[in-house]
Amino acid sequence: MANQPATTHGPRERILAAASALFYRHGINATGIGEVVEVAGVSKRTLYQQFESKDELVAAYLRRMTESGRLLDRRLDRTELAPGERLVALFERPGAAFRGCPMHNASVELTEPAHPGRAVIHAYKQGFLDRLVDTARQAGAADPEELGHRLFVLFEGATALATSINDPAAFDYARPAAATLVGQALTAE
Amino acid sequence: MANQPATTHGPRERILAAASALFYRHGINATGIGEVVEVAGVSKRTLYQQFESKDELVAAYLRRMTESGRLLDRRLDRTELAPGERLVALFERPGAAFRGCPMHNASVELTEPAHPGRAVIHAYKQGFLDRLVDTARQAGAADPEELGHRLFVLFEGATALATSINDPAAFDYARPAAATLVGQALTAE
DNA sequence: TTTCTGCGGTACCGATCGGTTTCCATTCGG
DNA sequence: CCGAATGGAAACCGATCGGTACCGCAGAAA
Repeated sequence: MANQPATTHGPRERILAAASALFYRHGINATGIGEVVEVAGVSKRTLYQQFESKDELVAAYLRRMTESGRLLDRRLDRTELAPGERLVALFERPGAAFRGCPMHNASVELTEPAHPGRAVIHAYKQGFLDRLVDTARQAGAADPEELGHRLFVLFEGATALATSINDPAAFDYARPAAATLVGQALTAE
Repeated sequence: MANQPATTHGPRERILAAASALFYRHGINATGIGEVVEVAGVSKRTLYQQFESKDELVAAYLRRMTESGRLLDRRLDRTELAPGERLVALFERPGAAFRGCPMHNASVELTEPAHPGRAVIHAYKQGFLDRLVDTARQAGAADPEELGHRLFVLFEGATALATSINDPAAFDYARPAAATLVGQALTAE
């Protein structure tokens, strides 16, 4: 009876998959519930018994983006590289369908401060920063906090600019800049 | 008779002022025409004889943002500073009501590639980059193109991150990073 | 005063929004 | 073979969207 184990392709997962693609590609505010149910092959009724509201669906979408690693920050986990190399490898060009960081894009669209998605965005950004600082520490940076924060800004810039000008070449300029910042942080005593 | 010189506070200017504040604060898609005319103290009729459509109003809003310097890139014009200092001064904290770069925010919201605003965004970003490269050249950078592009990414990151985490402290991390990049570009031979 | 024009107010249009409800075909346990 | 639960299709709801049409008032021109 009842709810699929959620690991299989039950209706909830189909809805989330459809919503993720549409929200990311066309924007959150520009995507109607009707579009989501059509792509998911699901009725509105089913959607609304899985999610309280569109706002909650958006929050679930952001949570899904955080958890199941389809984000670029995955590159920090490449243990075959030295920590310092990982910090630079983060800046390799993303794939073609790239349209910026879904978290940041959502924060631009969701101006309502009480939106349930905002907490997810904030938590993600904090977690990403923590991992950057941690990797900077592993790399032996003189001031891991400072280096982590600087790379944080630079990475956000590469993703944001790739959106603004619709060209992932931004990463090609960010990468050597990151190498410079990392190099300076490691040689400083 | 008829249309005010546009330099005065005619209806067109009032509409643009209202639209600018609302589009920037609450987002473009989240702002209805009804809101704009209410704040502007103008009838819908007047709005639609000044602007063909909402899309055109959005494009005019972006054009206005480009022209009448209320954007941070104004800091590149501070001739009392040396070019190298200007490149760093660009990263001083913005004011309190800051909510990111209006151009970038619009590019996140306007996913339609044919939207008339997209050309304005692209032109602005290109112009900003050109000025960065030019200033880098004045500063005597070994590779002005490269330094300009790197600072371009870093600056976009500071503005974007200040939006994502709702905290202008991002600029405080970007500023010394910019100083590092500038310093490296000047000492390299 | 008379006339014309610009403009705010407002009713209105069809479409779409987020969300609810009804109906019916399918499926599955007993 | 039956009854209950599921969920897709679709009608429906009030609100709001972008955009249009009309009314009536103001002020300048004559």
